[in-house]
Amino acid sequence: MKITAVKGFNDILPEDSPKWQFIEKIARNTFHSYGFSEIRIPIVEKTEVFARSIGEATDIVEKEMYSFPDRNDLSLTLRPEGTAVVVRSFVQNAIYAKKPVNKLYYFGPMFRYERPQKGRYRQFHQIGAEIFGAAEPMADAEIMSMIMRFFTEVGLTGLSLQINSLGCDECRKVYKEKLVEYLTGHKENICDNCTRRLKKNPLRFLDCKAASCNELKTNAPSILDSICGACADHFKSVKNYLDALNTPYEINDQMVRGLDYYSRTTFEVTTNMLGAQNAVAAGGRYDKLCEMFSGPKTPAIGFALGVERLILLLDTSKDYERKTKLFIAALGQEARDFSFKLINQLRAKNISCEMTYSDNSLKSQMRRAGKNESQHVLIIGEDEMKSGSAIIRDMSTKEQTSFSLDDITNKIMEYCS
RNA sequence: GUGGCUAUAGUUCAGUUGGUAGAGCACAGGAUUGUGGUUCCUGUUGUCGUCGGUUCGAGCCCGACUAGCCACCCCA
Repeated sequence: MKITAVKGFNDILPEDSPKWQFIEKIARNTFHSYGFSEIRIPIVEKTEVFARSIGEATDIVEKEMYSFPDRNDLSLTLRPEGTAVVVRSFVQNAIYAKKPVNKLYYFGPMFRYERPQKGRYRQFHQIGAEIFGAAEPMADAEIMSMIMRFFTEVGLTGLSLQINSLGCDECRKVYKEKLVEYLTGHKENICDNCTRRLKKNPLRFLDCKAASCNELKTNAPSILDSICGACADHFKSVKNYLDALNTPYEINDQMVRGLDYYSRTTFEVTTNMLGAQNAVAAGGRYDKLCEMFSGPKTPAIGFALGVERLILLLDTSKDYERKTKLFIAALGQEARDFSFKLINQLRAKNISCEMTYSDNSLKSQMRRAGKNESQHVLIIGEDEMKSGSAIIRDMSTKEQTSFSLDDITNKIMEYCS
């Protein structure tokens, strides 16, 4: 029996890694232009980091965490998400004391023990960004606008930005009561699942997919009608600023988030191309989280996007790969020895080039060059070594020119640029 | 955790009523001694997911297990 990777843990193979690099690069560029800096955080944390922040009763904490005791019986957990870790670091390192507003982004693997399926894996990757120290709606609009800008830069269209407001603790409490009252009045029509949710997490009814529940939603009370004046004003300003930034959005008062720490603004970027996994990015405001980590009261907002899902949406026809520019086809020991040194000089000049390790036939070496999609092939055979010349072939036009081996490094640099 | 589908060469898949395996792609070599991506020829590759059962005989039938995919739940 061959040893295989752990279920839901995937290799990112050489043919796919250019896409990942492309996405990372665009993310870095875009986020930097909005004033964000990268923070690199650990993959393993003490379990309480997540248990406390995400919510004890959420599925993530209840049944999806990779938790294990270390050799000293301390409970550790492979991070299921990034925000809680960033907040822990923010408080621990007193980042709040450095600047009034701090903008951070991160990139890396997350772990959740779920049954894998399309667009969902046990190890998956997120790119996330957080703004600390800004309660103003301008921050909400800016970060949502940034993520949409990022998707545009990556080349994705047809995505929808859905926004909602969950209000503050007080308005949510009021709304929950209203919703429970409404649902209790229609007890016989709600699905089994929602009957269970009624006690545990009634808001979940709003994203139930059962037909009977869907009908009930039409007349269900909207959270947007229940939020207090201050929360309503905040939401209104967010919308105005989004308009000002020309960022289209849709209001979705049935959007609920899976993590407990959100308040006021929440948002999702959705696609209709991924079946059940329609959320490509999601986030929201979490004004209370820093305090939960014993830090100073610091309003914050952030999001995370799923890289695997993004890659599933990426244009497969586009070429993300960087090819080696030059292939050296060398025939015979003398030419090969010469080429081996030449290739070293060219690489030092930052020209990407390759040659074969064995003295294959010219046909075979040309085939290899074609496979590599090299732009040019430098042919040096026994004849060329004798005459002190080399042939360079442009692989797309098939034009070949010959030149002497004197000062060949500079000639190639000129030719290939 | 629940359900459906699948498991044969590196890969994609054929495999007829059960008689111990085949194709395309890929890879390697060649088609007037040294010129690629198209064409043609030749060649290499398999504990037919694992274990057990039925049978004279199992890739094919039955059972269990494992893995993968898809959906539910939930989520990025």
